[in-house]
Amino acid sequence: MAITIYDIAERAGVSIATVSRVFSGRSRVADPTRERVFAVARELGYEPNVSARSLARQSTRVVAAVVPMLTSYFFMEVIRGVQDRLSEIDYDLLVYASRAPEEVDNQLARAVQKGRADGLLLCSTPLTDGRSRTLEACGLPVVLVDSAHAGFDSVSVNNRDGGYDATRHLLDQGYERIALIAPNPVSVPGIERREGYEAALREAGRQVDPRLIVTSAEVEQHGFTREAGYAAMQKLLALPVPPDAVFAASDVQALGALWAAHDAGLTVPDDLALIGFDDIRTSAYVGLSTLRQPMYDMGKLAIDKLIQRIAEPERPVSSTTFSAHLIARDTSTARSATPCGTSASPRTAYPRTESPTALSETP
Amino acid sequence: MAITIYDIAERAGVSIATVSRVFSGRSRVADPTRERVFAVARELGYEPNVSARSLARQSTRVVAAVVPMLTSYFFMEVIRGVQDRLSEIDYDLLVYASRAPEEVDNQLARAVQKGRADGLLLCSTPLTDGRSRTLEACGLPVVLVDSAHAGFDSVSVNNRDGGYDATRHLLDQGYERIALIAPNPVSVPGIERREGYEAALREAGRQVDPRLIVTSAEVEQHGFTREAGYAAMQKLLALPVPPDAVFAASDVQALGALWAAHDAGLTVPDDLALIGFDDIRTSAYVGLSTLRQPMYDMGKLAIDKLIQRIAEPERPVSSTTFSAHLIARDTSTARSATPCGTSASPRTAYPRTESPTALSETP
DNA sequence: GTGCGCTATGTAAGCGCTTACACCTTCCCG
DNA sequence: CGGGAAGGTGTAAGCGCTTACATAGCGCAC
Repeated sequence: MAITIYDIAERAGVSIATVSRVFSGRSRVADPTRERVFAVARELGYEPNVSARSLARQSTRVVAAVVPMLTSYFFMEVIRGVQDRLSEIDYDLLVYASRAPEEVDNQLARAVQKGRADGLLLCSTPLTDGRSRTLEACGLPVVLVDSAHAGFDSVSVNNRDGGYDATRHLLDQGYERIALIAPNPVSVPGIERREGYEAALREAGRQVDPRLIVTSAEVEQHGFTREAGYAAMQKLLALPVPPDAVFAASDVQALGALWAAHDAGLTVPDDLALIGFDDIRTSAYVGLSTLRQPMYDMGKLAIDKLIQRIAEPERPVSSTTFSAHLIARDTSTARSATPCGTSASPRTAYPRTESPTALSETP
Repeated sequence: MAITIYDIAERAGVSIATVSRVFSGRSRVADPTRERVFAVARELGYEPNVSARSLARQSTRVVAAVVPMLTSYFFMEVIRGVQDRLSEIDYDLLVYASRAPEEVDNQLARAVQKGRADGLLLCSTPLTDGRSRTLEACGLPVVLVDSAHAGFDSVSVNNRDGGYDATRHLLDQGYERIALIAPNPVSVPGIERREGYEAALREAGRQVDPRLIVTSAEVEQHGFTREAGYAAMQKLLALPVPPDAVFAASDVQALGALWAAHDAGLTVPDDLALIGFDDIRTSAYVGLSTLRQPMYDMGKLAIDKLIQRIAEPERPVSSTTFSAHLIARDTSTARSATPCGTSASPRTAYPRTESPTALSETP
């Protein structure tokens, strides 16, 4: 068996309580005693047992993060922010990624089991009644990322404004028939971006043409995939009067659309302008215009909120909304300047620069 | 306080041992008793406490994964394989990602603490003496991913053969001056790929020209970055006689190099051929030739090995080497067929197909 | 010298679960 | 009809730590 406080106590000629106090640092111990305990511990290679400590303290210093699919750039960045902040405060991260949407509830159930974690991060997962009941019942502090709910802290992006800005940008560039490549309609961010799109059109006195809105039936990733983008673009190009610009609800869809446009022999942005949402790495590379989400910062902030709630469970619910930031690149602005489709290589200045992002607080 | 087996035992009129037996499923309990216990548990919303169980069983059903930087596509895919396999067998995943290389040892120290996890995955982390001592001392089952060491199970890719195949491919395409964009020389995979590169050149009767080999001094990601690739390419292009082909030790470096080539007004592959290593998603998109690593499968296999070793700690060390698979795309083959630099859009057939990968076992 | 307040440490009772061992029924076989 | 095997359940001793409470020792004021 491994070394325990009993071994240390014996060798150091103190009681186990003293050893415990030395290692937890929560209570004062005379300097000479502390030194002696540390010396023996170092000699024997002692380290406190994490399970035992969690049980006795009724707290684990672990945060669980439930994310749908790890593949996507968005979650990677969020998780990176999460991890960075957590390691600053000596918390560990338990990751529950699902292969398929129907797995989310299982993962959630595991994550909220007593004694597993002190708090929970739920990413991009719309709160069904069942889920919010699960969350409420487990009594764990929870922070929602990329979704919102009256009962829980959350951090998200103003998707509606983002959709509005994207569409407005295309309008400003003089495009006439602006299509929307939307994800599966179950996606709440997708719906919000669409609302922004429609609002911008209406505000500009344009009609919202349902033929120019293509939604996906894909379940995987809610249709936020290249494949879905490709298929949607094909559908749009088959229209009697195809669009001259497209707002895709995500960069991966936009890249799929770009691919389809290329396969159809179109040049971008002359025959067709394109703007996405997210600002994944490839976007800078191919010169895709987009709306940048501050994913890394969202991850960090989510942990800040979680830690605050762990410290003070009864504090008022707080939700933070970042705004997405327009990054205009070649696919929406290089018309006639650079002949469209002229280069598979990067279109933007290198290296790219980061810009700050606004945010708004509630309440 | 939460519900415990004591509450269940009382309400069901049995002893706590019986409740424990029902929930651990490790010992037989009469059907009517089991039903009664389950009924009460469901009614009270009981769930076993994970910390208490870990302490009593001396096993956590958790695996810790230490990875340097979460950002990279390689790790994401590995982790995805890991997570998928783990959730099949009801294990949880603790992730320790570092922001900086010097953090790795801290993370490792946390990960191996007693009572935290039943096994450890160490990704892309060369084993210094200190680290292998830490691993040996902690007594945890360990599997190395993307590195190897006589004392531990491992799964990796044959980087030397991959480097050889990449270079051979460029030779076969008729290129004359083949350069190497290497990472920081501390990277073991980087060294191995270079060995393959040199071997292929020598075998073809070419000289290894040190001016055509650019290494990176970057610490972050060991120089496996676009920035490093961009800088390296600039260096190569400044040569009195620049190369007509480049093997970059990773796709991200290759993409940086592609960017630099474009900025210099070159067309690919006519002025310059390019091949990378990894097959990240963007590669298919821009038509970058590369050597595909089966990252997802490596993750899965790593968990299989870990579980085997947890079950049987004294089994002989086993290491598996996958071989990387040549994916020839436009940046190395489209010479004169498609005028180089003709399109920023995808160059390869869509959707792309997956190909199988060979592997070799040791011992 | 007595009593008080402080600080440093020890004692022991948990935290919620697992499991070796003991005990009690049944049931079956000779 | 007695004895042993087998199955079901209970008792209690952990797993390694935390922490409330008790105690001891000290300095100081009276």
